[in-house]
Amino acid sequence: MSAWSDDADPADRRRPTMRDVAGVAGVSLKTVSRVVNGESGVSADLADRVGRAIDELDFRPNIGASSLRRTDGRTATVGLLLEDVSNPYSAALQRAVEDVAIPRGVMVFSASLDEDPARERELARAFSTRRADGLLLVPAGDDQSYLASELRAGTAIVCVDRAAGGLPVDSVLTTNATGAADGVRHLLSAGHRRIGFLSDRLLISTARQRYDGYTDALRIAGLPLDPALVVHDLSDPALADGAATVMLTGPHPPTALFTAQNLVTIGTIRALRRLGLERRVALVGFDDFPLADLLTPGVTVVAQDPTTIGRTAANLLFSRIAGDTGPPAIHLVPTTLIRRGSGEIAPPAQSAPSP
Amino acid sequence: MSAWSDDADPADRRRPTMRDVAGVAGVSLKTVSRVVNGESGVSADLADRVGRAIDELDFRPNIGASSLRRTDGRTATVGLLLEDVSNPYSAALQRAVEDVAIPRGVMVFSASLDEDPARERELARAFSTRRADGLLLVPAGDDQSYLASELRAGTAIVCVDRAAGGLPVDSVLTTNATGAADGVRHLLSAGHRRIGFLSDRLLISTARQRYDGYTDALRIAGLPLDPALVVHDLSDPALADGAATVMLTGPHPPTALFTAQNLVTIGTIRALRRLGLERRVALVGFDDFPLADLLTPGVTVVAQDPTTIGRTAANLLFSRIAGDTGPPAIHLVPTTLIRRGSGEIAPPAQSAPSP
DNA sequence: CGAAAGATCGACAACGTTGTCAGAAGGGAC
DNA sequence: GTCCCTTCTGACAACGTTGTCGATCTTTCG
Repeated sequence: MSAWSDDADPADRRRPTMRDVAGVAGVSLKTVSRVVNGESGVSADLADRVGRAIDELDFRPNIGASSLRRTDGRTATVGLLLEDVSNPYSAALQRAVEDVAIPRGVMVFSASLDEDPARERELARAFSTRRADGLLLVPAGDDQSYLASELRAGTAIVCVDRAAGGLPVDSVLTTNATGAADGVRHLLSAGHRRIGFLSDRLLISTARQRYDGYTDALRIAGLPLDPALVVHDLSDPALADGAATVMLTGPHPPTALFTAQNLVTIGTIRALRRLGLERRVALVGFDDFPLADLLTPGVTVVAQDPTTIGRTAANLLFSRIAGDTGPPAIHLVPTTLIRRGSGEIAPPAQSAPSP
Repeated sequence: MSAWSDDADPADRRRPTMRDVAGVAGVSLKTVSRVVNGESGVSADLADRVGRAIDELDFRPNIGASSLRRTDGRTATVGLLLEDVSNPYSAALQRAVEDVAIPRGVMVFSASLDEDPARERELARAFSTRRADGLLLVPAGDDQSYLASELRAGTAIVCVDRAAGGLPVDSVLTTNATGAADGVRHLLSAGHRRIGFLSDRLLISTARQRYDGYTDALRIAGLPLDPALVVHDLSDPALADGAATVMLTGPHPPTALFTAQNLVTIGTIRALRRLGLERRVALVGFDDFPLADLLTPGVTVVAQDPTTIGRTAANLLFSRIAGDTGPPAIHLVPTTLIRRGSGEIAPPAQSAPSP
């Protein structure tokens, strides 16, 4: 009598419906609906009979049919579009969102965009087709105006990590520019005057903001911007490794490096190791990563707070779904400088500031 | 004319339906349905008019209504129940599943179980309520018989990482016992005779299998099992750190350690570092982790292959959804020993094998 | 030229649920 | 005993879509 080998008559693969439950309990369809939804006005006696029938048949309400009929059309699902589920920042974000959604009985669709704006549109459309109540989006493209009709149709939308372009929605962002400036200032205060900057693709708005933080910090310190010390568009660790190697073996190498993203930091560490410079050239990275404290030296980082970002964004989304119609706002989540050693390396004596 | 401040007459928040499209295109509802589903038998002229009406209204079909009416009831969604989205193993698994599902137009619900069997049941129920076509499950409990009615109702189910208990479904598993034995044998062949074993919670079946691999390898090598060298139930890195510290500072410390899980490995590394033993005591960990190669020494691991596991499980799930009714099978994915230094440390001379 | 066959299209019912409304049953006041 | 009010229950329609089937039009062939 295994479930698998049951002589599964196709007709008996049908799931039980409220009508079936009503039949077993000897009540009307509507009474079952009332019990399932916890509406008041059902006598204890009937509610009990219905409950037993539900258990007996192992009835599960069909939320699709329910949302079709309901006036509010809610599906109790939200969509989450991330850069890449398998990167630790996205994963932490997703976990934070889940921790807000699941206690409310809301399930989360998630998908990775890989920084591809076309994929963003396709997947947003897929969520729309499934009538998600809300959408949390880490924008890949810089124009989200294609979502205007979604918004008009009542879907709540909140952008995360990057501001929405051309769409009046809430955004939850890291303080990228000031965070990067903090990191660079940390190196400046240790006496560094030649600080290299290595960055992810510049078409990502956060990368631009971090670069702004770098240039601001230099400008305020009265230092020139040396183009030989700036490399953008390092979209994977191998490219970062290569660029760092070139920079460090050039004629006027930097005494410190600021890496503007996770994977760039890791590629740069590989380059420093290979050149035997990990204890001589200072390094501050933007964005924390697991085990950064176990490397030698420990990696000093400007840490983002993906858990707070995700929780904030999810709470915002649910308050919009609940009917909050206030004007959209930008919420900023600050960074934290975490000193672990690599950022506290002093410049070599001969490169001390000129008198 | 911003989407937000539109005088959103509630009536105009209604999404366009096929009926609206039909009205604009001047055809019947059914013809719109045919065009949307790419059915044959619609003249190019009408199909074109319908297509334009769809674009004009920004129509999105309601997949809930569709699946309600369809004979197969498919929702083009699957559920994925993981241990914890934010751990790298689960994240890689999720990404692999996504990469199989999304090209098929199937969206993925995911949720974390945190090793809680009650949560497993609740979330499986939530997926059932949403009529997911299939369910990929990393079991938290060891009895999945509660899913029998799901299976009977036609939901495809595949278990991942751990075999299902009391439910005839496919499982995709890592070769835990032989992989662990490989790791221990690697230490034995370097001359180690006192090898400590540190493990996750033993109620997780994979932890038991890895322990079996350890005891098997020792037995075959003719070595006794020293209970002082075995600690189980280290459910977080801090506990592992403490247990490793105790073991390494005891009267007869091991010359090598085998850690049976990710977080246990990391806690153990912290202990080794604090005691200054990371270059004297050998270490092999089960399960790879990011940056294992950048630590000093690099961490030798028995690597699982979450990408292959996830892809295999997802493909299996979709072939079940497509109607494959063959008997359920167990699919094994092998591990790989990755030598990075920590596992190649030789035992101190005085503890060499007796003559 | 008529009839049969094929191609194209639409009317209608139904999927499983909830909102609306009306009816039945019970209780209290006169 | 009548009336009204409250509490509980059920009949019915509708949500947006697809399966079925019949109607219409065009083409082909004898």
